Amino acid sequence: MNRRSEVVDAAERILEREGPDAVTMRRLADELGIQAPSLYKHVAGKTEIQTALQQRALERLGAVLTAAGADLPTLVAAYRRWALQHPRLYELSARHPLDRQRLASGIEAAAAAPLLRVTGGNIAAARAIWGFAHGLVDLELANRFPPDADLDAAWAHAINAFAIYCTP
Amino acid sequence: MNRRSEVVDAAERILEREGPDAVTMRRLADELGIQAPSLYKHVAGKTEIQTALQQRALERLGAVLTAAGADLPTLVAAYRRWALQHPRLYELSARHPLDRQRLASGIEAAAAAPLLRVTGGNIAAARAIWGFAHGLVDLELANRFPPDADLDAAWAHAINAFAIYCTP
DNA sequence: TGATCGAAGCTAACAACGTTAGCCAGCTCG
DNA sequence: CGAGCTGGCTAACGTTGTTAGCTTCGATCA
Repeated sequence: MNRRSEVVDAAERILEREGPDAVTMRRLADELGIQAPSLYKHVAGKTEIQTALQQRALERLGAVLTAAGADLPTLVAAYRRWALQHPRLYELSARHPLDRQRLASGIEAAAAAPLLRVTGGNIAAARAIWGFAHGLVDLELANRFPPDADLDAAWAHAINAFAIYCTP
Repeated sequence: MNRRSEVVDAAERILEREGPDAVTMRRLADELGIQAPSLYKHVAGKTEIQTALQQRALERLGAVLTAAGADLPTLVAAYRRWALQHPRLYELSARHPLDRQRLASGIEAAAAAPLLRVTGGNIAAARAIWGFAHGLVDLELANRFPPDADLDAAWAHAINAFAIYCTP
């Protein structure tokens, strides 16, 4: 449709195929068969593209979580699965501040809703769960665990701890 | 002492004072009163500097955790405090893969030891705790929580969950 | 029909980045 | 004294994001 979204599409393709360092304005223009400066007819700059990708990631993750079950184990399992399937997009979306000015309103809340549902509306508990899910995913994506680490076991421990805690 | 460690010192100063983008080879050389190419007499490249800073962060955080109490709440409180006091260094150290070739051996284990102590040697549980602590810190440093969020409450929930779980 | 005007491309260029090559001063040691 | 290492230097290269300014094409409108 929009040429602008074609630009963001191309950026996403390059990001997932070749990693974040490959997402350069010239490489991106190349993917679209144009020259780098022409990109600025559709986009204010590179950071705007990143913000757009961040927004996409948030929407998709939110949708996946909403579609997933309503119990804690399946929810965080869906979180982990999506992050591992789209590692670059997840990193991009999770490691940078949200530009809440530019971000379409409601997206943040929509992504958070499934977590709030599972804690019965307890915001602090939802944040705690988000914290451990993001933390484990982030460390896993950054290869911070030894290659032979049993990460399923670590996830199981965290899930158990919160499951016991949330249903007293 | 070593000129190499003076380079790393300067990099750390710039990092904490002016943020990660300011740590450029020219800016770094400037801080030392020399020209950028001269840095390569002491250091292989920029990534080596980053690895050195990562190692420092790991050592210091490990020391802080070791000095902290042996119970879960004070341990994770120390983790959070150190990370918030040295946000750039923490991000640098936590978000990148470890170059286990170059990293002095034992450092990783030393940083992990206090966590293992608190879980009675249970590795999976220690990783789960590391996950939630890193996750909450990382999200907080990335400004991903609303400005008015009660993060102490989120930490308290996570700590409670694990405390109950670890001492059945 | 013909003039106008915006949309979307282009080339040339700039500053800043990491990095390499090659030169030179000065100190140490045989 | 001379050799060689240490630690500086300048010049330069390729890549990055970005700006300025020109052109071309299609639609709109008098």
